[in-house]
Amino acid sequence: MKGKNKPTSVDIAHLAGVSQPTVSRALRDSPLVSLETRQRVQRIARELNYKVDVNARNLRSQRTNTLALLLFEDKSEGERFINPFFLAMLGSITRATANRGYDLLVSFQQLSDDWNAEYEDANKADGIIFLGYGDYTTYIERISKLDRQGAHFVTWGPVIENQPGLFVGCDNEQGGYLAAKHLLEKGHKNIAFLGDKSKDYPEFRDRYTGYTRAHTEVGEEAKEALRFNAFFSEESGYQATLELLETGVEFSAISCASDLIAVGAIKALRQNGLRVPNDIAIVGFDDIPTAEHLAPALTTIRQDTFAAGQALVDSVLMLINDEDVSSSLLTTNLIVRDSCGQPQT
Amino acid sequence: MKGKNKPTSVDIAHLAGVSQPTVSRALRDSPLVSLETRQRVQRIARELNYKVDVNARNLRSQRTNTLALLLFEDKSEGERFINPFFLAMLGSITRATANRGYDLLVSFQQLSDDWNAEYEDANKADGIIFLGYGDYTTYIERISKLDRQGAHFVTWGPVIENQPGLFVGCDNEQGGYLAAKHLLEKGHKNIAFLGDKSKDYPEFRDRYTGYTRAHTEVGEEAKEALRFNAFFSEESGYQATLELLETGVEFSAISCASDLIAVGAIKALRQNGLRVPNDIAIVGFDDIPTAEHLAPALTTIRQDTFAAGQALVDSVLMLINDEDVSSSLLTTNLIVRDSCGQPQT
DNA sequence: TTGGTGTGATATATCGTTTTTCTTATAATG
DNA sequence: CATTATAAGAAAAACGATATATCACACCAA
Repeated sequence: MKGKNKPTSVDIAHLAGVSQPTVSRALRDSPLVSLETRQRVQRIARELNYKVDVNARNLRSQRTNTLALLLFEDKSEGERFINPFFLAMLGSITRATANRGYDLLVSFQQLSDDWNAEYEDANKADGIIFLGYGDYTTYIERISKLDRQGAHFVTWGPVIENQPGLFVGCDNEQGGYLAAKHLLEKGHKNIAFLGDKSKDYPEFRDRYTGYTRAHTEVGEEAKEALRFNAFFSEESGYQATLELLETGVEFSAISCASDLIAVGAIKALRQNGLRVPNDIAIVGFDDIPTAEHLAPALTTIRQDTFAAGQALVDSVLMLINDEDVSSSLLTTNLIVRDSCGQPQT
Repeated sequence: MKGKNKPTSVDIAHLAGVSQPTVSRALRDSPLVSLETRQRVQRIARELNYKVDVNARNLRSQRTNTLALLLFEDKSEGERFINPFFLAMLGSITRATANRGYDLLVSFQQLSDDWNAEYEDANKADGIIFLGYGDYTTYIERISKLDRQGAHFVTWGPVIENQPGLFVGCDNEQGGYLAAKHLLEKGHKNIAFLGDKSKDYPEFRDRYTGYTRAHTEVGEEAKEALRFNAFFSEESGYQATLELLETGVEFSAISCASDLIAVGAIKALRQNGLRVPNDIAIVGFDDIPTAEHLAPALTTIRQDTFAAGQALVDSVLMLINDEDVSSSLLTTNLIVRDSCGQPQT
């Protein structure tokens, strides 16, 4: 039997000898209430340990002071662990949201779910941040719908021209360029690319575009035969590398479209008696926390998750406040560690 | 100018030719409404893309269908990244909450903040999960207050006897025991312990207790001179190891109270020309994602974050539903990898 | 005929705020 | 002095649902 009689604004009103709306105003420091009354009300509220009921407040004011973060994945439900890059993003978004005085509602959704209406329509949140990967073709459709409905949302991902909705993403093309350029400068001529060959994952496609730009810049050819399918898991990187080895094409370096792919690649190479970086040089993408501790420490393209989280949060907030915002592209950085070894002439 | 006229239950009622409360019932499949009417109402609701307003619902029903996760840290606000172990927990709790059909509100709080009333008192959540580390003495005080208020909450951490509140934690003593035993079996006599010497971090204290039990079990002495202060960061592990080396005590192995400490220790050892595991064997604690990719791959004590997340969520839910629950202790596992090398006789 | 029972819905009260409108006392103005 | 402003607050009306009480009606038993 727990005596949970939470005090309400009416209780405070009685004690302070004022009307209930006055309490509401006083607590929000409204100038419509005299300083004296304000202080008296606030003191009493503090003594009673009073907290405004957010549901009542939100209902009346039609604002929730909450953002929703929707993580979606293409993969099977069975996966127990979240992609480390997204996990890092989750952490940074959590922090950024807190810093702006908002609450954050975190949720997982399969891409197929009906998240369209789930959050903003139900008044759970004022705005939504989408984080994930998957098939963008269906995604764009859904986004268009959301956009027509006037929802406030930002997507982490490639900034696509002429698409509805707001995007915040890294400059994948630049990242892909930096990675390939680094390898080319080290004298590698045949650089395999492990990423997506189809056009469903624009991030990977852009990274490959950067890869080709780096090649043409130095008068090399980006050979299609060196391009292999790999997605977001260590396992797929492993498989892709085995495939690469089987085809027998000549190569001395690999540019991986994600660090997880790189982890799998290193494993596959090692199992086939190839040493990194001595025999094969490797560059990753993301700079997940594990990257620097790999053996060898992974040279990779860093996506600044800290800045990304802030940019995402700031963007939705501006959207919510009807300020002008446009999609933004964050710059990436090459982090040189040991997986590409010394320059070879 | 966005036409955001969200339909309400009244709108549905008009269209369906019934009263508004009937709509409410029909949508919740109440048997008080005839099947026919129910289906008609539901169809119309679907067509209008209607979603119940959670604030109104929560206000009336005094339930939020939401859990709050409070991450707190002792450390400076400046830290940009979250401890990887807690990040993993965050991921698993997110998943577990979603599986139970609840929403999850995630927040950071410094331990000094007034989170007491922030969530449940404000009706933001039905229950709270606390996750973090810090000085337990002040923590217990606060918890007692919460408990008296009849709040529903669970803390991740050491199960402490005679304390108010519900705890879910790993069996730290057992973990510490497993780690030390593994090293002792490999023939090590002088095993340094890097953790907390004071009693402020019960997890670490328990791990050390297990360490001593393993020693006494084989008739060895747990020497106080081999115990060093280290907390939750890589940096502190690094410093502790330098200190260990400076004192000049003889040792051939280190049991680290966390993987992050182990990372720092390996770094320090390597800088001083000592090889792991050839010269010094190392065991960690946690099994963070990075652990298996370290060089050498880290032998460590795994805390099953997946099970932990589920246990935490299930516990709060039972508390909320007034079912009987008691604190639970999850078992830990020794994960043997390469950092302890081959048995030395 | 009267009264009881069950069914399917309606009417009304309620949750705890914020917002809008109204009141009253006092001060300022011409 | 009559009038208008201003201040400070009260009263009432939302917000959009759920919960409780009530009603109309059909059916059946006594």
